[in-house]
Amino acid sequence: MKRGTFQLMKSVNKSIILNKIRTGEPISRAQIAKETTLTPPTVSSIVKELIEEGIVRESELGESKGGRKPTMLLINHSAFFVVGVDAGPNKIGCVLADLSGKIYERTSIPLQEITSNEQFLSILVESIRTILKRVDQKGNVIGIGVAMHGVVDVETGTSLVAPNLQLRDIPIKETLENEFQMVIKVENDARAMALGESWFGNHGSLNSMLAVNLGSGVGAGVVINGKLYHGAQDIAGEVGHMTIDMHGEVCECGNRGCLQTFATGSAIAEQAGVDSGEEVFRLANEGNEKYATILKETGAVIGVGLTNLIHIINPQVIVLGGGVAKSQKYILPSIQQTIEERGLTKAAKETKVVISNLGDDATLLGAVALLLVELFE
Amino acid sequence: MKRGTFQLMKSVNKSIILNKIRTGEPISRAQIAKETTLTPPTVSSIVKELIEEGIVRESELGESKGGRKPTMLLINHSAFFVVGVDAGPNKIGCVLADLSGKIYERTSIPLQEITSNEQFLSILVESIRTILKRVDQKGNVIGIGVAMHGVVDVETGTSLVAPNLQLRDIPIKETLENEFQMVIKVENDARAMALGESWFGNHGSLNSMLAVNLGSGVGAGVVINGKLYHGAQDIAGEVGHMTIDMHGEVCECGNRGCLQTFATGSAIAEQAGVDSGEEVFRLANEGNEKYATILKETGAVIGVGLTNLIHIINPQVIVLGGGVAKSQKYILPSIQQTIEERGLTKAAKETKVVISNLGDDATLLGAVALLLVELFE
DNA sequence: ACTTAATTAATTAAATTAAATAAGTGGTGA
DNA sequence: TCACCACTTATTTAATTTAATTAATTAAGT
Repeated sequence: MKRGTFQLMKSVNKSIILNKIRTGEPISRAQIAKETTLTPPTVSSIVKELIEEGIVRESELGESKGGRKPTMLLINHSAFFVVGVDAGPNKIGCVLADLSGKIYERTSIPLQEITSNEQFLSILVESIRTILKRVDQKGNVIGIGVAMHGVVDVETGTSLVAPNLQLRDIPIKETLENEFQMVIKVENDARAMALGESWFGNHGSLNSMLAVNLGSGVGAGVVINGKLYHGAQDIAGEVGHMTIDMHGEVCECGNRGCLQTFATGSAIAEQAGVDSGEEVFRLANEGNEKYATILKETGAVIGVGLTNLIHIINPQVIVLGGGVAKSQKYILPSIQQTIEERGLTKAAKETKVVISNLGDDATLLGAVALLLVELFE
Repeated sequence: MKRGTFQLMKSVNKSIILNKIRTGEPISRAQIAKETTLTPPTVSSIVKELIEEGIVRESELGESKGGRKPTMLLINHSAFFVVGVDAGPNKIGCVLADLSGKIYERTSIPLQEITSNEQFLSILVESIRTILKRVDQKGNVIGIGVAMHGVVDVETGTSLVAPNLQLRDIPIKETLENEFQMVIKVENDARAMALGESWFGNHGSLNSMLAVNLGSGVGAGVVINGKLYHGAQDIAGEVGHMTIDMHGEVCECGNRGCLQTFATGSAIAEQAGVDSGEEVFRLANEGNEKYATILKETGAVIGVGLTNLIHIINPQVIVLGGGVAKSQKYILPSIQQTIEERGLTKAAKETKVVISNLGDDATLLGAVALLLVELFE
């Protein structure tokens, strides 16, 4: 456990002030002091340091309230950059973003016939290298965040199980640290998505949020007080294989009635007898009632799964992302209706369910946010 | 957010030292310094305060390791007392316990035909008054913890919904504060049970634990880093109405296939065609295979629910309590087997599932622990 | 003579308090 | 109109305080 030292005292205050600026910019020293109950000298001295470090800058003076005009402070967003990586089952996407989540560069490399950890890692390294080449001031890149599908050991930064690639125990963090000499963070992709939505999704200031990725699989991440919840062995949030229909269809995992047997793109496609989930959405959009009904029914089942999660985790907001969420027009109303019907209490019934504001970038920005958490912590 | 002050610095160290003594007693000042990396003068001065406050005491000298003998420190367990209350659907149980969880006094009052909040509260007040009469040094009672069934607003200490009593919005904390002028903590009973197991259950030092109460209903509590997890509106852990069988039987809540339709005493009794869960257990114990099989099958269904919880929350250990857990002989093996079969990863499969060490006292001791958390925090 | 335990005295980090300085606004009377 | 003064608000400087760390000392052994 962290002991009480002068450094702790200071770092606590530094983080309070930095986050006050981040969430309230532009803001003056005096206002920070008022809102945090820290004294003006403390605020001034810490702000001085933050300015010296380059993370905060002064802007023009603000309006007078009957006295001296306040000097407004801003986060120096474009002073630092972060590389975010989304390592999905089919492709590796990379972005270069600044502290505000603004994306400056993008790359995307498809993954085909990957047969070894080395092969996967060399593609990963290559795509990061490509994006780093486009940065002018290399010194200002503070780190690389990787959102990896499957089960990830966050401590060691190892991908323990990457089911769609048929790989195990990929030493991502170790490899990237050796290659790039930067801070490396590795996280499960659904959890990264949750963090991305919580940082950049404009869902307001939340102390708990659940983000559910409805894509080729179903995964979830929980953010509590700005931090990701991992569970004891980093498998918390594996909601795709939550049993909701004990006597239902057999899932690829061998069990019956997992949420995944209803809620993935391919599950929907199979039920509709077409090639892909997108196809079902397209047909429904063309006015074909049959396909719209299939999507609505899928929404109802997703609602059952989400109601379970509400009763277990009780998040303030649930954010839905991934390909399936794109057919929100059909699924969202039936999801909400199901929760309204099945929720035990008023609070449960009223849990807000929204579609991701970030769309396909949620996971990438989540990978970016992995490093921002460190910076702003 | 708590700002960095000298008080914070000190209270952090005080809590570190106090907990080191609690979990490692008897222990010397020197050993505390070594294990916490605090310096000897810091440890000495804080220990001095703790002794003055009466919560820590010195005992005889320890063994020399080649130099001066260390003075050993202990928690002064019997210097303070706490009242713990278990307000279940059928009775109100009260205990007086010391800091080690040792129970000195007990009362139990049945609840019959409760029709108003006032009536419930007057019985509650009366049972606490009875137990307080038996204390010699009243000043040493540091507070009252109440474990209330149903949904509880922890901030205000209000019982929002007490389903089995048909009551709502019972102002427990307010009433007891006015009556007894002590610190009052109110918590949901399943969560209190979880805290009780985590403090007094001898499950080792855990950073996450899930306790599931299998009784007249099914509820759960999660302890993460020694603290209870509540969720956004204090309804986290309402696992009894987790849907595991979408097309199953209708539950009292109106939905189909809730865990509660399988796992409560009355559900088991109904399935077996006898009067109570206890009866089923008795018949199984008499060697009647039919009833043993029913219990085993119930265990398998509970296993499905627990596997869901493992994949969502991923606790280090799951502790089972409540009446149904008493038939562990029949249900525990099938629970464990089901988890082994259905778990997605090695970690999930190996999640430890154990039966409560505290039995019927788990909730009462959890109520006691609600105050100890404050004291040792 | 060497170890280990605990305390005392001096030093240091970083907060708070109190005071000073900086930079306004607004009113008043010549 | 504008110089001047009283009052605000913002920020910095100087002095004080808290509670840690470091270094040295005392206590009590083997």
